[in-house]
Amino acid sequence: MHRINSRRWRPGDLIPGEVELAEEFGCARATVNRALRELADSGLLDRKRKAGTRVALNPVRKATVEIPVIRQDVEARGKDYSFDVLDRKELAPSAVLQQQYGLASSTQLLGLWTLHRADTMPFAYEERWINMAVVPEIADADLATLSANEWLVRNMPLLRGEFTFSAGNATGAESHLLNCPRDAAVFVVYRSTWVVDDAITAVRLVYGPGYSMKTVV
Amino acid sequence: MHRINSRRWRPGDLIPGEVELAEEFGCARATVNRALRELADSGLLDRKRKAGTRVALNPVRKATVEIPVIRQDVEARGKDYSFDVLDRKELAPSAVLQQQYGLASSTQLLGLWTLHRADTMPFAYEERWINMAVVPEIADADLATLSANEWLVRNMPLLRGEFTFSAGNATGAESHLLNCPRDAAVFVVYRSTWVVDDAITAVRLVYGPGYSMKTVV
DNA sequence: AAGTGGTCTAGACCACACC
DNA sequence: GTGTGGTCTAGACCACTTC
Repeated sequence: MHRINSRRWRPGDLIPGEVELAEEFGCARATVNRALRELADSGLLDRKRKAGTRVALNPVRKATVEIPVIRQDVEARGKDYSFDVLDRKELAPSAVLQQQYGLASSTQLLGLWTLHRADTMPFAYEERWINMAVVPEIADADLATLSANEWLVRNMPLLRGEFTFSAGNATGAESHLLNCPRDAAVFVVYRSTWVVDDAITAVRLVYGPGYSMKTVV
Repeated sequence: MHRINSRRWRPGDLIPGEVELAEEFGCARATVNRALRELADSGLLDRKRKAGTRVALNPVRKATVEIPVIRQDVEARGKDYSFDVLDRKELAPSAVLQQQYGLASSTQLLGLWTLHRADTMPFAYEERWINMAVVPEIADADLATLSANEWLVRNMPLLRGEFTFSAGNATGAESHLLNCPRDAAVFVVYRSTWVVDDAITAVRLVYGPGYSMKTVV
């Protein structure tokens, strides 16, 4: 890393092989391998068998975004977290959901509409459905005290998740709930979670104006 | 991973130590260590010396977002990339910049205002400054053919970067440049890049309506 | 065919955190 | 003190990719 930083090895350069570096640094090859592997994982190096290791030319910068449970997000801001379940009902998947998530039309879904608050101020509005075929226990959970997100996180393992971040204009209902002007810019996160091939839950989260997500590389 | 998924090991559970797992799977402890370390890096396990390894209680927290160079982002959408430098001038840092990035008032900055296009359609608007004290060579670079971002990526190593993602309403000028209604919701990315303790560049990127950033865990 | 990274082993010592 | 993970070593074989 120091040699990349000091530009002794410049982007695109071929660097010495593992054996050579191990000799130079007086350590085992496995140690060099781990170091180079970690630099490659973080995007600074490109490695190929036989071709060798090069300093990345187009470092597709990989940022690790921490997506906290909303409770933690709010509490990290020094505020008290609370939430209200605005509505809850069982429903069948729409045609779009059936196609997008591979759900049978007979699948029983639990729909939840929730407003999350920070110190009584609205923080984020959440629309969610949960696949009751995969998580039948959710029917008996008390989702008024422990949020659906936290219940799922504690009771289901995570296999695969997709996140999409975008910007949107607050609808009339959203602006009312989030206490912001209509059409104000809101940060929107879609998230779906799967176990193997089964969709467990999908969420649309709308954060009020001023919300930002920060990350460090 | 299979045992976490199958809920044989549930969130919060203490799992066996490395030695025990190595015996069970008939492999070396180093192999178990690597497997557990990778699962911990991806957020599925929490590890502590002496305390042991537990299945993470908040497993979804780390998503790796790939932040591509805009050219790649556009080309990945199957469109032709181009850009125009709208304005370029040298300037001194404002008081806010001096404080925020630790710049001396005498620091020479290069300011750049750029519009990025996908198939001639506006894609993103960029405001950037570059610290010429750290990167004097930029003064001679032809930034009309190779974008400042790509020039920097090829010529400077990346040490440390900060990203902030948020939503904003397009200003009048932005809506004009991005060909969208005034106050349309736009996706805004702030990004600053440092080498050791020197700020190299900071960027504000405004993506037109409809832009979204997707990531998979 | 040959050279590179990818992975594994068996063993060792260390550092930290909890007792 | 003691048990856990963290790291390293020396050696070995494998797999991919380029020649």
